[in-house]
Amino acid sequence: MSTQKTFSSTLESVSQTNEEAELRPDIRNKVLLSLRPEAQLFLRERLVTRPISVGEVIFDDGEPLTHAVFPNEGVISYMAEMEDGRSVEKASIGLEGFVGFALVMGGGNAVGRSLVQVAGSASWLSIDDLNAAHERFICVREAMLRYSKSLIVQLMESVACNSLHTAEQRVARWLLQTLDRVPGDTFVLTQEALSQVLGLRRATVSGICSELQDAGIITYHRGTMTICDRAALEERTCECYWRVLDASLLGDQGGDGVTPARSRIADRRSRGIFRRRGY
Amino acid sequence: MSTQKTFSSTLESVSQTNEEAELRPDIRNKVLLSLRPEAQLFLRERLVTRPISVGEVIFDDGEPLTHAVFPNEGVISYMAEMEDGRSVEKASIGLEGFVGFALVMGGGNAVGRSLVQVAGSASWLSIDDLNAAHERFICVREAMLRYSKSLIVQLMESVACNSLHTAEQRVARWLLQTLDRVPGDTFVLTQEALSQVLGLRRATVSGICSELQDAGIITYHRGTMTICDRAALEERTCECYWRVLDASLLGDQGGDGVTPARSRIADRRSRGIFRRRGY
DNA sequence: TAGCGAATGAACTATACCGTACACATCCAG
DNA sequence: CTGGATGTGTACGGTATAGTTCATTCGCTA
Repeated sequence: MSTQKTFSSTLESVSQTNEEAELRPDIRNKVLLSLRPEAQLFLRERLVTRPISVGEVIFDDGEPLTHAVFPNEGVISYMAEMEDGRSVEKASIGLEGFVGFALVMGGGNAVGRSLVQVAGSASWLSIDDLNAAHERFICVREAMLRYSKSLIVQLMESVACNSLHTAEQRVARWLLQTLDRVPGDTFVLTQEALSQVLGLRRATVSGICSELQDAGIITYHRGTMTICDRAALEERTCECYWRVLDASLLGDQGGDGVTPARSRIADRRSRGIFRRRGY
Repeated sequence: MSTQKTFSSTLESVSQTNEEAELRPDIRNKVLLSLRPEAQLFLRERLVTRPISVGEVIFDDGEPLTHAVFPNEGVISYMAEMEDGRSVEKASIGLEGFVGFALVMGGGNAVGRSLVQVAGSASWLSIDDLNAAHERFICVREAMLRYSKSLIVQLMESVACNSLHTAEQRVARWLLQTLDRVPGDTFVLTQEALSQVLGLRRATVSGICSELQDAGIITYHRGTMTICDRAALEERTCECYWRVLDASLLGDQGGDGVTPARSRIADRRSRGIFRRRGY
């Protein structure tokens, strides 16, 4: 085995060292954890980790990017808001990435609005500390660029997905991605929010969720959603889920070789034996 | 005025120095032209410029990225091909960008297939020469990262556009973007190809094109399309066209200030006085 | 415990786009 | 000039999703 860790093993190891966890907050972000130990040490005392709550705006459109924000748990979305008032999610970020890609691409201001869709926690790093880290450790910029690449893959997949796939497939994909980004099987998400994320009517989402609940795949109750049968949900989603997952796993291993997970996409049979939890 | 050049003025100046143009091929690519003179000089003798023809595959999925490819004219698309055989364009590249974004993001292999949708010309730069340029001139990496940022913006906009906007709006957007990437008002594009790019039925595209032709906005004949009334086409497209254009103009000016074109989006009135040709 | 807001269920019509099929026109190669 | 390949027009029913509205249920707070 390499230095890779699954999300759940990371969670366990953190929660096992309880006294330590209270001294330094839980850093579960994959970009941060992929850094060399000296860089992690350097950043650890400069990161500000705190909870993020639903609806919180991380950066608004055009705002100067004062920090890079690394989620440890929960989901942050880049939202598109159209002139006619309709909205849809452009991309979502969890513990596999960070908010503020422009910081490694010439800097500047935020493009679009990023806000919290599912509560959790995130670590803030000021632009000054980030620049200091960039000068000291090349692995920091490398890791951020590696994630930017997987963000592009995610975006490309979403372009295709939103054009070609059904509402149900897209709902399933979003739920699976969210499941990969929260610790348990339960998270808070209203159908109203989900409809805005996917650019669908609430009525459409409501129908799909009812059906999924009838099938015993999910249960929900006034904004609290629980995934009961992950495998069944995987059967209802599209290839895009796997492709995006595959791309974000690339970030784990520093190398640029052929991704081992790529073959899994072709061979749908092997889904079951794939890590139960995405990251 | 700054060092910016409009696309058309670039074209003119090149075609005016005719004897020179035959010695060194036409480099119109905006990323290349945004570089410092020394870097341009360095690259000029290392670039291989040649025509690109419709259907030509630049990189196939998973192929090693041996070159960066900078279009000077025409359109190259990243195409998504789904398991069920349907296809849709994930992103398009013209003279404002280049193929091979992964080369500045940790390298590796091509993600997805890139192929020529509209014929033109492009300049190839080998990965070795690119690395040499990176070591010698920081502006090269900066320019490529700047474009990568605008690619992300383009992708984000496309995600939203494909979810929320009508087929006609998207057809109009694609035609306008293409118009910005070819010298004249005419280019070769079958409705079949357009339907694959947009993930629509050919019949749907056919109906839309008929309507646009009846309205005197375009004329076409067996694969040759001419835009007669650009302003009318702009009226039929969505905000996404302007947002993407705005982002790609960012690459022109090295700085990271507030984009002057941003305000133009809000003020739709000023469209008419905006550069007639996008780039 | 009464009331109110938030979350969901459910119904109606409307429509944009799909899948398919076939006909027709134009171009080109022999 | 003839036959086939290519590009386009069009028509059919089918379906997924939109837009809208109203009812219902739950949970929190006063």
